[in-house]
Amino acid sequence: MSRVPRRVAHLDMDAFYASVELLRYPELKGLPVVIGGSNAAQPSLAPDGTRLYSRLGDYVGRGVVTTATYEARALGVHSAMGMMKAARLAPDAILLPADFTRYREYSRLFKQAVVEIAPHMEDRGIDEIYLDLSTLAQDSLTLAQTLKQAVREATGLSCSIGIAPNKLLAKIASDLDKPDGITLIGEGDLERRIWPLPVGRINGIGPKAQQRLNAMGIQTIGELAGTPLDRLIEQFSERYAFWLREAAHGRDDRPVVMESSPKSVSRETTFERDLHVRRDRETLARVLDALCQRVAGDMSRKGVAGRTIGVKVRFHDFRTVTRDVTLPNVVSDAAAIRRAASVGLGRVPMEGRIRLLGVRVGGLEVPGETNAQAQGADALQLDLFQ
DNA sequence: TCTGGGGTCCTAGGACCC
DNA sequence: TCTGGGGTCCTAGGACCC
Repeated sequence: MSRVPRRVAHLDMDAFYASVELLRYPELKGLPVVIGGSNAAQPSLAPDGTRLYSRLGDYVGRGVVTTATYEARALGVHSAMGMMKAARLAPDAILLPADFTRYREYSRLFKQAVVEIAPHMEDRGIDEIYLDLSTLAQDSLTLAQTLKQAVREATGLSCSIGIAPNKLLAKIASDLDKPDGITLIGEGDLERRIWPLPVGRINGIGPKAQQRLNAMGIQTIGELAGTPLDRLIEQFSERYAFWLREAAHGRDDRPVVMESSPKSVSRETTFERDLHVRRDRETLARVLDALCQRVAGDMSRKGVAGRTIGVKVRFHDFRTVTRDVTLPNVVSDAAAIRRAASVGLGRVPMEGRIRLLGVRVGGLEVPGETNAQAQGADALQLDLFQ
């Protein structure tokens, strides 16, 4: 709609969790460090005062790598990789448990520093944000330098920033010079800077779509831009095909949104060993109880209630089944969530041992907030009774 | 010993209503 | 009895992101 050219920044913290840990354990700087694993041990103190760290190669158990330092990435370890595989690749890497409370605190600090400079901020999770810089006076390079300096002063951490005419290009740009980089992309830079990149660099093209594009002989964003729409529609939904073409041409009009309301709240857990439906019945019941209580706690903190209760079961072979139960009215207490979850669970065909159990509440509303639909219903009732 | 946990959005089919 | 659209709600699964 707006004819004013936009200027959007994407700011991405560099190896965020790992960098927060290095602030705490500076002697690990320059070493391959991996964070993750559900049962990684905290470093302990030797009698002589030196710190003893766990070795990745000694890890036993389930779980994935949450993040890794650039030195560990050089050994082939990356986030979401299974811990056991990572342990084979880099047995001598240092292993640290994740400390999300601490990461959230640093997240708050860097966002607070940024918002002082560029108040139009969209939260995209713990370590990245978009900023709409369109109304700010300074040039882009100065702004990027100012933002990086502010983040460093607030946290001691570095970040990478991309500035471009929209979110799509800003996101790609922030990744072009990492860590500690600044990349400015203008309209004229599309063919030279963006088109040579692989299609997977576009936010929204994941492994599956990338594979299908590659199979069509499309590797780069430029090749995608040159592909007739018909060919894309043969492979993808019409909607996705249109989006692919727009993205390849660097077109994206999504606004930088400062507020959004939660759509769902969920908790899930993967067991250390797969549980037997009957033999481990009591354990499963206890875990289900705990999950419902945690979801209820999260909902109460957010001040929401919801009417669609979902359960998720993942079996030993990684098959995942979900069942939803929609109630006539919103609920928010653990007991009501638990009752609906039991109904859902009763509809899951139990075929094999259970690896994961999850509970989700969707269809969220803020109770007490004026709701047009509810008011409409009230009005209708009044009419009926007149 | 492959494959965490918290999310969003899309698709497709069925029920139901007009 | 058969045939139609359009719209909404619900469900299940999947892709994707951080």
